[in-house]
Amino acid sequence: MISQTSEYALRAVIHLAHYSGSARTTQQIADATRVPSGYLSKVLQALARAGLVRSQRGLGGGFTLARNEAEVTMLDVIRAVDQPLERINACPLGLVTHTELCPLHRKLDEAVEWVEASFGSTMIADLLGKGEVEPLCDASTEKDVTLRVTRNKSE
Amino acid sequence: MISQTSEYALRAVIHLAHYSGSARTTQQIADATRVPSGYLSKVLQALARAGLVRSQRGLGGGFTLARNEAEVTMLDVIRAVDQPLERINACPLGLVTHTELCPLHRKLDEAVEWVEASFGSTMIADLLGKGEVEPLCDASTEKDVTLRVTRNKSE
DNA sequence: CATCAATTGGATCATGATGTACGGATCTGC
DNA sequence: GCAGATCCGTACATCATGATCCAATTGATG
Repeated sequence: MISQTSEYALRAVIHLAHYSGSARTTQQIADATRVPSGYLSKVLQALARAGLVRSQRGLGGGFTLARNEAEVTMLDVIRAVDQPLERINACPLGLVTHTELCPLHRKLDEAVEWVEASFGSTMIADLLGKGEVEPLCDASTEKDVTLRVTRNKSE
Repeated sequence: MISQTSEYALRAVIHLAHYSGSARTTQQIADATRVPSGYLSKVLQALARAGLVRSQRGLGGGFTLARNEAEVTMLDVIRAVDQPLERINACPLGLVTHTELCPLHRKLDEAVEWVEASFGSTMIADLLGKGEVEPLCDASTEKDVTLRVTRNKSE
């Protein structure tokens, strides 16, 4: 549905929103969200370039949310790290005779439209789930969490 | 939204539905749908393996739809060529403490669900657009179609 | 100055998308 | 039935890109 990178970005942002106030280091975020830290570093940088997070070097540094979690949408986060999930405006075949989209591309655009509307109206704050279910997917503690065995296709 | 490969597969199937009855060669399909023929060949293979199209070698051969266009969904076609766009059933982080999905993954799954429902209930026949707009994106003739200039990022 | 943590650049690996080329099947004309 | 023209089937080779890791560098803090 969305790229791995977008997933990672969303997890990171949600994590930061959860720890809003204190700076979180790349390693801390990586551990909590189960994202490879080396890659997360680049994802966080993209988020920083987009102005969604602020970074602070040195002791006590790390990342913090740059904007209020009630004002940032899922779509904002996705757009910061991936290319923009565009609507289909013109016939992808480039046929000028088609002033309207053919049924296929109308249907495909409809899906893009729905996803855009859904993700575009969902704030990060909506994903924190106060009380009901645990905030992100980081359980009680951040270390020693029991993992379910994930099957690789190589086996 | 969907992969290039899925797009190609859908175009090909729609083209075949439009020419239902007569066999269409890979080259004919490629020309009409603006898909690289070399690649299309493999896409058609996958469709054949999935039982969606039938192939016939030799003179006068080509591909035909194996099932009625009113009984095949967009999702069937997509599933034949791409890995299956799965619902999110369990926490992707593998946390066993999460019996329910966290808000993020519930939202993401919701999108998958919608797309699945939309594509799963749209038949190929629905994409032919009898009369209103041109069938697929192949305009009046299949050759000498005026193309809109498509900009490459390399320029 | 020593330590900590982000920043950056490059190396690697898998995979999707594409082109090429050859072999096997099938039909047509004789 | 034989020859040759078609047309699918498949195996490689290539290229771009997403995802990943690692090491060196820069900047902040005490």
